[in-house]
Amino acid sequence: MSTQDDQVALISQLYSDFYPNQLPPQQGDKPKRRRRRKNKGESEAKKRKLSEEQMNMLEISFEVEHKLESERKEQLASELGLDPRQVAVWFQNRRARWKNKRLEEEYSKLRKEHESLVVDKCRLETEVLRLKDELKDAKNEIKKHEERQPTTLSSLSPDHNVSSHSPSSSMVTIDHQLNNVTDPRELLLGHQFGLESCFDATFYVPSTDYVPTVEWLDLYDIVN
DNA sequence: AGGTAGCATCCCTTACATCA
DNA sequence: ATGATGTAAGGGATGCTACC
Repeated sequence: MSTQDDQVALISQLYSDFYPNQLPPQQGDKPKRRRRRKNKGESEAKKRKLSEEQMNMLEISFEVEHKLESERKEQLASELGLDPRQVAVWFQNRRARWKNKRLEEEYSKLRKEHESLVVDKCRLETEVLRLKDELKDAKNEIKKHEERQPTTLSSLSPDHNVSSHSPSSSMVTIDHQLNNVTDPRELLLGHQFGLESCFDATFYVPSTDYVPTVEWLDLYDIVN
């Protein structure tokens, strides 16, 4: 299984953990488990805590191997004066605790990565808006300049004439790209990371209105 | 091949101990 | 006394294997 698959599985699991009742029970679902009711009087073998030494031995054993071969189980049980069933149960519960801890750590890591990506995105969007402004100013300057000196420029060589009235091909390209960008994400991400749907699911980005970075961060806080 | 018994494990849950 | 938390253990579901 790839890392990405792992992460997807993790997220689905976390999602189902946080929204356990998201899907209503279907008709074909198995009947609810009948719950055990322990008679207090009969509980001769009261639940007893394992001693510190027993715990330490079990922990050491768990460090070595999370699963228990039956031979090892018997050996451990006899060494610790426990029932093999107790050792098996301890390992089962220990694996569950270990798994929960790992899930929490993975979740926290993914969350940090996400936060960092959001900050980067805001920074880049602000940069694009600033560049667009700069471009607009530059175009205005050119226009003013042309209006002031129309003849001087046109009296130059034909090559100069062409270049003065129409921007260079690279300029045209950049200009075209910037002017056709209705959504800054197109330019920023170039659809190359496949993250559009992720961002779309997270934010609504107005195509025309300028949203300062600080407001983006506020928005991020609200979402989270 | 198909049924089934036995076993291990996972998962969810309960019961109990401990502590603030 | 009480609510929160941690954990030992009960029990259903499932997968695997050996056997008939």
